[in-house]
Amino acid sequence: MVELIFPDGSKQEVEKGTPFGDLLRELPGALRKKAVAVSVDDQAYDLNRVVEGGGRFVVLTTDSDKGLDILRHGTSHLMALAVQELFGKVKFAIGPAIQDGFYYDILMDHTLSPDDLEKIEAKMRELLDRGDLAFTREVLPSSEAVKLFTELDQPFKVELINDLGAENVSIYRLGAFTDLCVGPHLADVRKMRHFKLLSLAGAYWRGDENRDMLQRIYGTVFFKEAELRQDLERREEARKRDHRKLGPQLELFDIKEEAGGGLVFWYPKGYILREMVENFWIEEHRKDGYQMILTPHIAKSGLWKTSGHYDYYKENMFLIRDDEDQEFVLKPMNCPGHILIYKNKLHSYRDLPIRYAELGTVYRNERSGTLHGLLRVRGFTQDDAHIFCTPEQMEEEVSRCFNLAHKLLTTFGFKDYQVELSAHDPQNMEKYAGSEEDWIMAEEALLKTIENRNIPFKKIPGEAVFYGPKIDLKLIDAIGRGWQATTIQFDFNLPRRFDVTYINKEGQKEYVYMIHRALLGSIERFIGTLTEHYAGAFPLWLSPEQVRVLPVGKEHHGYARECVGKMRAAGIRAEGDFREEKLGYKIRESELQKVYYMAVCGDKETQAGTLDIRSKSKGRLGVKKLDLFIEEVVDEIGKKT
RNA sequence: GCUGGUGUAGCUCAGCUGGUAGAGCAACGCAUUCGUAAUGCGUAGGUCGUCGGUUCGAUCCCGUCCACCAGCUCCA
Repeated sequence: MVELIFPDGSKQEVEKGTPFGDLLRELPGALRKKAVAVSVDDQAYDLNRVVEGGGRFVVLTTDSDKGLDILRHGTSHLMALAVQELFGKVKFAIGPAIQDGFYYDILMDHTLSPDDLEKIEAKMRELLDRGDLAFTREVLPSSEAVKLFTELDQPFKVELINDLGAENVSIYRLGAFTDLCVGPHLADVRKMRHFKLLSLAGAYWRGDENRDMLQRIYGTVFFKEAELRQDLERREEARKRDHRKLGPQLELFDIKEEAGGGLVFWYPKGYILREMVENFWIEEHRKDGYQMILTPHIAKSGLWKTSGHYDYYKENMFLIRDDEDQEFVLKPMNCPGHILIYKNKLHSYRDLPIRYAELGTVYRNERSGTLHGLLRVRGFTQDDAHIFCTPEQMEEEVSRCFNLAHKLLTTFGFKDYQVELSAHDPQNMEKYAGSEEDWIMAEEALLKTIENRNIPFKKIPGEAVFYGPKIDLKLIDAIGRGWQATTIQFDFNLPRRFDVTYINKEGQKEYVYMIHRALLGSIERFIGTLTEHYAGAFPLWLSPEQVRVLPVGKEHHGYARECVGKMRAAGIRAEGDFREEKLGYKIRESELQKVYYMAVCGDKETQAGTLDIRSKSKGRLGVKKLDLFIEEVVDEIGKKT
């Protein structure tokens, strides 16, 4: 007998070998219907398996993430079966469930086209409709599994089994498709019917660019048709918010083929966004004790040899050679420049902390395939700062960074973010700069800061880069997507390379603690993110065009111009539409261009000194005195909401 | 960088197995003087991403390069 503990705390003694199906029969019908698999002590089992040992017993349902993963994983098997039936001799790599769907990586001679996706979908439906499909599980010794997959001509599976080095492995069969797989899988394959194949892509076997390039098919699947529909709509919504589309459409920014990929052109309206972001950023940094500096865009390569970038980062740097055969580097980072300014004189511990901030434009020669709108570019402006401090000040400084980041991000409308702490791998200390003591101290400072704020976070050991541990903040946007923004990093490398020191209380030279931080990340990426978050309809204080005055007819042009003039004098970004078009036409254009307020003036308003106000988001707001409207708008802009 | 796809007017797109291109919107002109999401008529606009090849002839077929898209990889 073994003991199963249910989620409500109740316990039950059951015989080893009892089918889970028997246990389920005792559960409420609603729960039973939703059962996909069960788990005992987090080990998942197929519903048709039997109790092997005791522990915490949980029914994995169609409502849970785990249940959805099982569905998705199962559907990837179904897709693989369909591909095998359609194309015969193909070699399967891996086919896991992922964040919002599943994929399967396949090596085959035939090059898949989008048309093939439809054929595969049709075959999948046909297989389901046949009605005799079911997953069956077998356990066999690894040696036999190797033999089996060798016979099936599935070299990737053989490699996987060999690398596992386990005594036994499990395989699942679905029709004629046999896969190495831990499972579990659905008892009822008909649950997989609400699926959609989404896209094709290339993917290296095991992510290694020296190995086979496989064909990857992406798809998604849900338990309910409505959920699938919703997900496809969500994808559609995301496409509509795409900053790469909205940027040019709203005349904010664009990337020009003539100039090259990854280089951004800011149009007048987009420049206003930048200006607003940067001004607010500078204001808040000054308040928080930062000093603004500016460093050159190019510098002799010697500087980058000292920093180590020249050796480790060369393929990403743009090099410039002058007539006298002197080599320069277009700066890929601001740190060495900031260090040169710090090193201008000797610093006492009394001077610290020193916080140098720069909206520093850097250039990195990213591989062409990685470029992506404003999110991944070759020229971008980091909202950068370097803090030079003593070990004692470290924690306080990290905490201040966190506060400042929070202030900036929430003001820009991002209420949620995820926190990740990238820590060192104690097993591999030799690959890191700085002592283990330094690392532990720095990671504790980072950890304390996060814990003091009582927010959930993930600590990832071994994720840190060699020069120091870091905290990253990921923004969550209006439709739930995550975007990389803030990074707060320690640097144990550069102070040593550049001999960056301060004089401590004992009159001794000591290496300074250096914190590298970018709160928005880069201005480009941040504005790309903002654009998608607001779907191009920015809040008033950021809106490129805050008010557009719309005269009804020609005779109202004079008054309209007067209104625009007064608004501009009050600091409002106002325009007038003086074309001889019907009012409906002008309103439609303002709406499409996402102008925040429209102010209509006809006979009545011209005589009364008023405007008929219409807001993009709330529709008609009614007639207002010009002066009062200006006052209200100025007030609202000041609130930054 | 790699795999696959795409590139036709400012924008969105059409163009049947090769015979030098078309629509809607936008622009411009004329008429209309208009009250809360598109007034009508007309005009103009393209070296069909680039360079090269095949062909009597290339937007279409082949190759090169550039850019973009879905990913992989990369982001010390």
